Amino acid sequence: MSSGRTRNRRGEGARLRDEILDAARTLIEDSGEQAVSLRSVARQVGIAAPSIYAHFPDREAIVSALVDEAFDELSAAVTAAADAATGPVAKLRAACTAYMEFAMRRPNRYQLAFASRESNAIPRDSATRAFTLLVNAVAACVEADVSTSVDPFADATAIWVAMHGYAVLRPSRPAFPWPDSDATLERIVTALAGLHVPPAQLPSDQRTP
Amino acid sequence: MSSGRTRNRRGEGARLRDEILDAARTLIEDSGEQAVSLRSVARQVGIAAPSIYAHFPDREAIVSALVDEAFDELSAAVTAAADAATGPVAKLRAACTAYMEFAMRRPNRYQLAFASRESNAIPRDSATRAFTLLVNAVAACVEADVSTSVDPFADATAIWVAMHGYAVLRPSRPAFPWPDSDATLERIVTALAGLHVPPAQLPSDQRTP
DNA sequence: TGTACATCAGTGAACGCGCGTTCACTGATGTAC
DNA sequence: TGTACATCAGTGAACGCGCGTTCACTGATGTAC
Repeated sequence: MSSGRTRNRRGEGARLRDEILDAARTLIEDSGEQAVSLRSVARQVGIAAPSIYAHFPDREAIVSALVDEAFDELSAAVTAAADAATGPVAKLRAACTAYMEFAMRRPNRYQLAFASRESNAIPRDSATRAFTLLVNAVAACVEADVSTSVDPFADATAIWVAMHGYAVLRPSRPAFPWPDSDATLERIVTALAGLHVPPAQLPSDQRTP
Repeated sequence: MSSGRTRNRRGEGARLRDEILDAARTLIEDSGEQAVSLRSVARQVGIAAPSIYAHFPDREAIVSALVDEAFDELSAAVTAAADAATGPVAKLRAACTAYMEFAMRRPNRYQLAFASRESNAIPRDSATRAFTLLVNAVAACVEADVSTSVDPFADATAIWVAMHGYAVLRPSRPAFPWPDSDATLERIVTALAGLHVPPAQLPSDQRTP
């Protein structure tokens, strides 16, 4: 195996850990979680399979690290989008749009986070925080008198499962005549959060005098 | 292998086909699609693995037959429920309730239909018919002036993805404090179909005089 | 400045596993005569 | 009614594959003296 890779210098062996994660991430993005095996990762990196054991105890540990990473990125995107928006409705919409954009841009990464065996057992902190943000965004709309929701938690859950359903089904069923994803998301958020402001309202909440 | 199984009588070799499907169905319901291998199915049936080749060309053919079956059953349940209900709103609710009940009662069977690699390629006729029924149910509510939907196809799609999201996430994330599935479904259907009749309305549409 | 050596990064061969698939086969059973 | 035989239902051994994992190892590199 003379794959161009040069071995790390002394004291920098830990770099291989990142190379392994990079390789596994690429394999997942291209072909899904089941494409990750110790041997396929080793091939991708250009090392021998047993070299992985210096950095991960087993295959699961690699996948689990990437699940954490995916949840962290998804949560960060949702949080950043909400923070950048002004007003409760704009915040709610921005959070949901960011969620869908992540799911549409990296479908296999999204699937990894939600459909892998590894992720089922332990809830991730970052995921919990992002969901709480969603609940609070709906609650803020109620406070601001622009939502008829009587149960922000239940309605946020409904929004979440609806987004998830779209995110999962759309890439897997290309033959279906999918309505536009922005319009669908708009419909989901407006209807399920019980918003009664015009959907086309400007983010800055300004009105014609 | 003296597993109690008695070989089929002459001319009845085709019975083994059903035994193979029964075994694969059980494996899937208990442990998911990946539990199905030619050898695991053979073990379950009590035959040697190569005996399967007399009835199926390969592993995929077994799974594909069960995907067909799952779609057929799901569609039949949805259709029967809608047929049994009276009035457009009751029909829509009944269809959605039947869908969710199927998904909740046999989560691995439902997953098989929608998440297996095999099913992605070809849309199934029965699935298309069931979805059309859903679109028509929403449209019928519009006709009857109990829905504000301006795009029954898009709204039926939204209802479908929302149900799918719930069906997929709920079994896979037992730690989440799930709201009741009936209430969630009610919220999803009412909000996304744009219904403006009281949810507790009786199926027979009767009123107090 | 030179050299011995400990340490570090990573290797290569080998193991047993379950898998899909092939092949030549066996033994029971119904049927033609 | 008996028997030879074709057919049918299914077997068992074997193949090569990729996998996770183990083990003893190698060779470069930094460091102590």
